[in-house]
Amino acid sequence: HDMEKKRDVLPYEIDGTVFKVNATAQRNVLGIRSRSPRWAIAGKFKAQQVTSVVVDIIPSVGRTGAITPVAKLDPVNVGGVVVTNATLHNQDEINRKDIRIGDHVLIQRAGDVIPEIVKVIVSKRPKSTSRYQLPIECPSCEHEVFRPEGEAVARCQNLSCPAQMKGRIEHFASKAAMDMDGFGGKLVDQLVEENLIRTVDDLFKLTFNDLIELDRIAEKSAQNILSATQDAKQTTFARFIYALGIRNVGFHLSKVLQQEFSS
DNA sequence: TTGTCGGGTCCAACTGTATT
DNA sequence: AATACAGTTGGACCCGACAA
Repeated sequence: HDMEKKRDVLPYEIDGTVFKVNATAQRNVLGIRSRSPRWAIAGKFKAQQVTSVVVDIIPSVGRTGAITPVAKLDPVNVGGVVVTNATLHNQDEINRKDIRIGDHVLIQRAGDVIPEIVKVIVSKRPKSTSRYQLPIECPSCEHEVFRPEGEAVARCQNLSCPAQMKGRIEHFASKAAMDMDGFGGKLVDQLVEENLIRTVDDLFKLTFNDLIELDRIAEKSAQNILSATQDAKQTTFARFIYALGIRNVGFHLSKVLQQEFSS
């Protein structure tokens, strides 16, 4: 609260204050969690809130088949950035907040970063709206969507679903996994669309001639991509396990597994 | 030569689930 | 009840490479 009073007087922008344990000896005792130290915590100021309109709700399919609804918003400036999307997480969350297409909504950037729909402004709800329901078919492959009893996340169960194949390949090549430079969304899209890749092992069968045919890929890019696949062969057990993308086997568990197997 | 595109990286939240 | 982790999400900015 003290800092919040000083906020306007400071010669620089702040979004809060970090409180830290001062003594390094105590820091060492406290240690760190997987993503942050236990000896420091951020206190953030209240986020700025603005209103916008939900133009549409688009379900997306992740690498595990999870169907995640995303709200498309009328672009609005929130604290210096233009927000156009906000995740709605799952059906339960949509039901809780009763978010409908066409609704006016209150938006903030949680932690001053991630766009979030705080609530619907019900008084501004247009007539003839209806509650939103996630589709019963996968938006990528039209396969049936399955939501297990008692679980929040609905999933596409088709392993050949293009959206899932793309997701698995991007994950496999990502920095924390096999660390193959150059495999971004657009490239992987093309590779799957052109049937050059279906599973991750196909990455290692790519040839210069395959790549040079693709949009925005010339000699230099093709070479870089090929050497990225070669470099990736020198890796660790943990990275490889993580790269396989087994459900509930994340970055940390993979490291633990490596230690277990090596001892 | 230059504008544009895409990849990489950083910032960091929330929900769900399992474990302690 | 608290805590940790997995998995998913959004935007800005920088830079290398492509294409006109």
